[in-house]
Amino acid sequence: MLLSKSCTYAVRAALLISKKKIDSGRNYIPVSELAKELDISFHFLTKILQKLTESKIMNSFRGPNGGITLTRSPEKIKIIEIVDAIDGMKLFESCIFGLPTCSDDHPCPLHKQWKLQRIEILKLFKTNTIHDLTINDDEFNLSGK
Amino acid sequence: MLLSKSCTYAVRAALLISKKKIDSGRNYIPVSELAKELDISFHFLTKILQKLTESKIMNSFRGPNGGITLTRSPEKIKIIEIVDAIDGMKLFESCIFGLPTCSDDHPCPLHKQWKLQRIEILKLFKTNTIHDLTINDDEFNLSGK
DNA sequence: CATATTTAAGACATCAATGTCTTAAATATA
DNA sequence: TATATTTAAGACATTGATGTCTTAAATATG
Ligand code: FES
Ligand code: FES
Repeated sequence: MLLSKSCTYAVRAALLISKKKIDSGRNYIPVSELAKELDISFHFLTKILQKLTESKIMNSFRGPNGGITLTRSPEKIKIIEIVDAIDGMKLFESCIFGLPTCSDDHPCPLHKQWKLQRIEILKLFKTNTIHDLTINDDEFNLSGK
Repeated sequence: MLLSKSCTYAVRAALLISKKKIDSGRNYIPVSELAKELDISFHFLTKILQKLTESKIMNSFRGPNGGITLTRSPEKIKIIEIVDAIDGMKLFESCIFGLPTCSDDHPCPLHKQWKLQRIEILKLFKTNTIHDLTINDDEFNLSGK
């Protein structure tokens, strides 16, 4: 898999929070609600979202009417920020054959071509914001069911 | 990682076999020799290469002067064959967010864009042969050191 | 203040990928 | 035939990612 499972959960949760904030007008969304709709283990999602609050992409609030919210407006959060917070940037810097040094000076036989490809993938995550992927999302699937 | 570690080992071994056959004129190359030069565990590499002999990409021969060889000439073996034999084609068919069904009828918010990207990656493996990545390989790094 | 709701934190379990080791089978050659 | 070389096969160990569970802390509300 390109992204870790944890990372895909994180992105899907972020998109759902964005949608739910718009649809319901609430600010904080409980993790239990997200987990249920995304069909993800509640405790596991909690742990993943904690990383996003640590990295200031999300904010949490305890107690009744508490939950998780996005710290910024969805159009100001790029997908790459979430990917970076969970998986890091290694994918976009490393050799497709897993060699320890990937550089133009020390290329493997696919270096030149893979470098171009991974830049395109990076662009995918850098140009799309949470907002971009939330709009029109009635047609879109987030739930795994 | 895009490819599993096992898969990267398999491709690197295939490239080295190709090179060694040309350079030394031998047909069968011992796994121990490959493992040493690629800095991979001998027993582990043995197991991985067994999958490639099962899938008829390589052929093995026991005893003195035995080893592993490519069944076809390097220009007739595409990288995707090795990737498919070890990792399968799932990467090129599945959702970037890990959702169970990835299709135009059931798209996640990144489906359209990711579909284009994964086709390009697939092309990378479909258009390059072992031969393509073996030529001029004095400048190229396979060894992890 | 008592209770219910919610996240935080961390211990623990499970699983698949990776890696190690031992024994068996095949083959060449002296 | 005896020995050395080499792959085949499979048991076993290690590791990191994933998933579960329990307890603590914070907060709202009656
Ligand atoms: S060295 Fe392999 S992709 Fe850069
Ligand atoms: S459904 Fe997500 S990439 Fe196709």
